[in-house]
Amino acid sequence: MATRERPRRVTIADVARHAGVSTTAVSKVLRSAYGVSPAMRDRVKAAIEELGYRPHAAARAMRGRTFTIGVLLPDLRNPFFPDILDGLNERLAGTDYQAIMVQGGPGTEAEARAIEALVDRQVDGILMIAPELGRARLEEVAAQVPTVVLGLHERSAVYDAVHDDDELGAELVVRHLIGLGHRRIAHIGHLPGGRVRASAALHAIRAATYERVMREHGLEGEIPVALTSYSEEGGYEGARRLLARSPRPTAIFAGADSAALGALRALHEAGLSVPADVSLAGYDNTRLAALSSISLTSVDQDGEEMGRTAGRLLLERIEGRGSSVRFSVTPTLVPRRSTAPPGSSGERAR
Amino acid sequence: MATRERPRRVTIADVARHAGVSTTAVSKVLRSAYGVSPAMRDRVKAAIEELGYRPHAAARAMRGRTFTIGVLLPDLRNPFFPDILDGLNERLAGTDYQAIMVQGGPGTEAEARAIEALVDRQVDGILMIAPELGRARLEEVAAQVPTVVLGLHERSAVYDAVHDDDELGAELVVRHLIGLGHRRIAHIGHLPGGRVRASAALHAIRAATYERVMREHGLEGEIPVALTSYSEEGGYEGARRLLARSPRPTAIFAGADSAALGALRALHEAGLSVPADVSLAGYDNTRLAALSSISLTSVDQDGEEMGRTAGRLLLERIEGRGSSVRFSVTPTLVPRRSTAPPGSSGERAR
DNA sequence: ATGAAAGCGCTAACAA
DNA sequence: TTGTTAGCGCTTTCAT
Repeated sequence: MATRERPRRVTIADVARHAGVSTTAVSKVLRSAYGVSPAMRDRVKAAIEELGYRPHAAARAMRGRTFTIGVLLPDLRNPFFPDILDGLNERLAGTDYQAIMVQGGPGTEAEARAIEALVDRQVDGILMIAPELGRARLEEVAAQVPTVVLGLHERSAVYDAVHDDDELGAELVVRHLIGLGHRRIAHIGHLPGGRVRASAALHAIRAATYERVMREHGLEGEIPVALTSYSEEGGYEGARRLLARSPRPTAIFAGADSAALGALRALHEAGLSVPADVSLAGYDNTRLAALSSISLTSVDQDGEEMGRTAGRLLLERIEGRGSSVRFSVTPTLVPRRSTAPPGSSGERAR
Repeated sequence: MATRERPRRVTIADVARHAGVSTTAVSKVLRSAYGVSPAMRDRVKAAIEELGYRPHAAARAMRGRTFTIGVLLPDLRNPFFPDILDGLNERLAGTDYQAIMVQGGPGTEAEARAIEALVDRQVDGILMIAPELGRARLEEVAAQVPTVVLGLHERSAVYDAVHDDDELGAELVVRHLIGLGHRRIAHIGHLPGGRVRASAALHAIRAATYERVMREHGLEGEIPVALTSYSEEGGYEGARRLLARSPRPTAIFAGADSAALGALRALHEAGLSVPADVSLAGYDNTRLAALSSISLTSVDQDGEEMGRTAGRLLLERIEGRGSSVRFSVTPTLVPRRSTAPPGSSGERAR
């Protein structure tokens, strides 16, 4: 049973020998460092080409960089995250950096392990998407590796923050529903396993803003909230709980489109139609929300722009920036057919 | 402007000093290798604990393993892939291995770079999901790194293959549609950028089977195929092309649920309803297909099982298995409300 | 402008 | 059973 023949990798020494120069020269050419004559550069490049040399990332990691950006992804099913990754990859294209992703869920345990895994692998920078670990741990990591945190409104001296103006976004949704005439508006939120500061997490901000706007409109008596998770299952479970109440809410604001989809399932199972019986709104304006058979009112936040910015900030930090930065995108409401005035029974989505 | 203080990592030497033993001893304990007394093991473990030591992956990579499995993901938006990852992660949990993912699309160029990135980072094993690179390149990679290819029916001596019985799956769909009375059944397929052998790729098998079954039922005159891609955009574009034909197809078999969603959008835009005007079927039975507002007839393949198996096969290969293996799951049809007899106008989905 | 040589943290062959 | 030591491929002083 043929033992695997691992052909020895071409090393910098092979290239040097082939080009008749020193390994130092090759290394310099590779990093386009200062102090190489054009002649030598050409010979080395030719040798690299001929031998099909590729730098050994682990060896590089021992001394310098790995040219790797680690991305913590809490959940592969959230259809909003690919937008962020598109932006990041766009920014990284053309550089020598590669994004690798690790799944940080479900659970805080898994998230902690995933982050450790990135640190152990000596990535040059980390993008954490909506982490649930506590601030203390985040700062510990950020002290070792340039870090950008996406989704937390926490301000920190050691990492950069990129987020959406979740307060505005939630306000847009709730005002929209109130404007349509709803009073019994329920909310499906996300209950983190971890210890993020209540006010810092995006889901906490969306929930708090929902409550604030309700109060401002004298609806403090009607604040049913189901805290589950921003996921299909969470939305399903949350909607079931909310629908069991009496009187039933006439509208549901799900804190994320993924949860809204689950809520939709629960609504259908209960024989209720949207928006005739219950209006439904989400957040993230994912592509699914736009699907005409779903046509979900949602909040658009520019995920690609957030990803692009996160990439830029990471590269800047890797190049040595020490100060920290916050970046916020402004969301907009995208009304669709899933929301309508209460009791507007004729209005079924087609 | 505080320049970042990178606290020096705790190394194996620190642990050794702290425990009053040699680095070898520590290394052995870490790898639970043969030849350490329980007493020493305990002292070392205590020292590791006290110092918060974590092995440096890059240093390990120089000599031995990285304990990293690389996953090539062609597309983050395909809702079927998370099922595979769940299976893989389940298998890897409890081992020292970590899965990292790289995005291999869009385009063969990007895929090639993504695979290089994994090889450069010395992963111990690679899981390639539906790669489009040619067989030659796959085998080159597999000769260097234990590899499992998911989705290709290519048989190879150097890598393991995990796939669904796509021939059966496609047959189930087409027979189902024919059984409902359809004759003008169209297909939306995937046109790979790369050079996979025509017959080996899962999309090619689904398309070829579609044609075969159509022929077997004397429908060789009615084989409109749109080759775009297995994605929302691809499905949309494909459906638009198919709907422009005259006479219009009465049913569409999209080779993947993601494409079916795009087709659904095109159908709605054209003012057609499903299944009254056109029946629609997908493949993969993703969670979205089950959503009642979509209720898409689809083919279920057990992605989790495929992922679990891929993980197992990789670990086996890493442990030294040299022979190669194929694993196939059997798909089942899941009929839903998106398919119905042609012209059954009363039958709108609720 | 070029090259020699000292490590980076770890593993494994070998000695004791 | 335990420890000594020679690298793994690369970057980076420091000479030349």
